[in-house]
Amino acid sequence: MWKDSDESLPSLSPAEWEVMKVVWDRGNAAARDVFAALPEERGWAYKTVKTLLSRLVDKGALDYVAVGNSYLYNPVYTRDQLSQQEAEEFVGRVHDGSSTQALAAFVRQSDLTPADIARLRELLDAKEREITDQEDGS
Amino acid sequence: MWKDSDESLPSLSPAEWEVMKVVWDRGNAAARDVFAALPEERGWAYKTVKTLLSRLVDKGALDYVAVGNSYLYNPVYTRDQLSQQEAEEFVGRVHDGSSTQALAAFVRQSDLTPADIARLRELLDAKEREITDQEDGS
DNA sequence: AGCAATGGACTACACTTGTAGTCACGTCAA
DNA sequence: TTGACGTGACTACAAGTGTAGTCCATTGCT
Repeated sequence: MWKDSDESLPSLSPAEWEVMKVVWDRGNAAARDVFAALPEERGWAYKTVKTLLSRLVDKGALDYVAVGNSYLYNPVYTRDQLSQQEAEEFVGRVHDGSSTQALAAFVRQSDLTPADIARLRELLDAKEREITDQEDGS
Repeated sequence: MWKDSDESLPSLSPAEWEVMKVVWDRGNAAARDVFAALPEERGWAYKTVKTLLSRLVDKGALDYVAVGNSYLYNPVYTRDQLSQQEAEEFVGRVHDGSSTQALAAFVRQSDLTPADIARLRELLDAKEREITDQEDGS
């Protein structure tokens, strides 16, 4: 895997995340689609959504193609890419850059079901194999 | 289950976290202590530190007692309390509130050593016992 | 072809955050 | 006691964010 931190992904505000999630879910979306897809509890005016979309384009998180009288917005990065960047920022800020420490705190604090725990064990197994293969193979 | 979320802890900006960490480390600190303790790479002016401390008091993250001609600042909350809140905010924003999903992404993305993995397995074991005891007792 | 409505560009404005500076007072040393 | 200096209170200001509004052009219907 790249692991290759690009080190220049745009960083999103909470409101911008909300908008991006809609676009990621649908693959692409026009402003009115995003507006329609947002939970009404959000209570945003259509214009607010438009502003957020424009700012996301400015930041380089979205681009668009003109279709009819409107824009169809597309994500420039995958959700995983931006999630990872947020995670790194979080770990750096709150846990002094130690992802192990962050993970430990997460495990302690989260409400996990036995099924969740089993799933995480599997992920740890997979991770371990990945590490081993890597030092081994390559 | 809910783990008792107070739901009113102050939320800190990155720069404020930096300052809080120093105060937590020492238990309490005067402005000049914080200034001295910050890594020089930070490059903050003393006044900047003062501003951040004042804002933290305004936010209710610190309080102080006057000692001689200055203030001795004390954390109002533990680092764990505020870390947990940040974690919740992060999970909500980036992973739609699913801590399991967040944890999974973390495990996949982090560079973990075999030792880290072993430690996390132990934590999962502990978590599992905790859950079992809980549903069992009470 | 003309007009209403839809949508994008630009503008607005308060609050937060990063990053300080000014000013006046109180403290401690001489 | 008095003056220097260290501090806290208050002020500053630009960039980012939440939350829209105005205005003009383009599009699509009749």
